[in-house]
Amino acid sequence: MTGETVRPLRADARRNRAKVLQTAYEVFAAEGLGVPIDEIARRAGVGAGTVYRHFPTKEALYLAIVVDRVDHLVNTARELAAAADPGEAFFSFFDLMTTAGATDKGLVDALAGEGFDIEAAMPEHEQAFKDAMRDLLVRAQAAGAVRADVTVADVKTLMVGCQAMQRYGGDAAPARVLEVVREGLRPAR
Amino acid sequence: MTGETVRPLRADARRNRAKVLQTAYEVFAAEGLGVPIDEIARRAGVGAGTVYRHFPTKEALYLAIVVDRVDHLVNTARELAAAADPGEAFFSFFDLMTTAGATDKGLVDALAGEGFDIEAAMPEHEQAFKDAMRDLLVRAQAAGAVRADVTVADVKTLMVGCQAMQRYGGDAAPARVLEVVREGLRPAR
DNA sequence: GGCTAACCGGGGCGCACGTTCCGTATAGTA
DNA sequence: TACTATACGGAACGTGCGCCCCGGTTAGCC
Repeated sequence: MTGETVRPLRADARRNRAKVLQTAYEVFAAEGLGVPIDEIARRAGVGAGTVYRHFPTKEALYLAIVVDRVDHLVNTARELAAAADPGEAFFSFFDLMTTAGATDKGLVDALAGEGFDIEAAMPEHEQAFKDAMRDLLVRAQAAGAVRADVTVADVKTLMVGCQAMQRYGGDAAPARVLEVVREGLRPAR
Repeated sequence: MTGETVRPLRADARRNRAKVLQTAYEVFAAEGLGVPIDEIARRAGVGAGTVYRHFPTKEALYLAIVVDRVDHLVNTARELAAAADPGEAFFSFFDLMTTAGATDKGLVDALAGEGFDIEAAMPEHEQAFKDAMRDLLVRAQAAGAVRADVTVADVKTLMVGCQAMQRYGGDAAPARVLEVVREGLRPAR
């Protein structure tokens, strides 16, 4: 299917690619997607041209980062599903996702911004993520730990909203705000 | 205190100011804060210079809109507090605020965006808003309709998050997502 | 109707940022 | 060591947008 054979990168090229990726990850997380490419290149100790040789576009660079993170999250979700009890597994994952909003500004930007259409750009990862989350959700629902009428899409939306709350929460107590949402996810009394 | 006397505007100036304000309100709500000033001027049927004569900065223009909206919301909150029963009043206002996220993209942008520091720019309106909301909240808490440990700041943060959910909710059912958060605000069982 | 201060339009400036280009440097190989 | 494909850096380009300026127009007043 992918007819092109990828020639192995030269050693310096591989090093620079990794440096750019790492730097971009840190900078985007700390300051959001507004940071210029030139700035990322500077901090990585390379020229702007080098960034563009490895990632044809700013969006492609961010996408590479996101794909990586999503894969990790999917793995974590699977481990949780296998190990913990259903309710605990679900809410552990929920906490993991919502806390990300407080530490990763780029993530919140991407969710809120017009610019990047993450889900459309990596359908297979998006699918894997949803599948892993569905697994966590249905188990938790079967165990009576989560109200039965919410869907995977609902939970995902709630996570996005909680990330936004974490990031732009002002004087609110993050723990209490998340607690409210978690409580709302429990079955009706 | 404000030593300057404000000379009354000429008739055409007043007309244009109103047109700009109205157009900006609609455009920002529909398309977000990314819309250029030139575009707003064009749609309002005036030159860009005219916009800047009335509002020295893009931020000032948006601020004028927000101040107006906040005042309305405060009035609504007060009416609700006087008329409905405490729980109903609180949740009516909560719905009102969260639904705004679905219809006003500019509002969500402003909450999420670095750019504008709304709260710092209009401290007295912000205060009035918080006071009105505190009134709704403490009454609802006293009536046992809302869990006792949440603060005004918490509720505000939850509203922001819900607005984001409405706007970027994907396939989720808006009604159910909001229902989850409302349920979480009820007292523990 | 005539006068003047107030107002208008839209072209233009400056800056920031994404992206490209090309002369130079270097890793890999014989 | 010499040769070449590959990669590097950063100057330069194009675009978009906030904001300013100024020659022309008009509302308000006598």
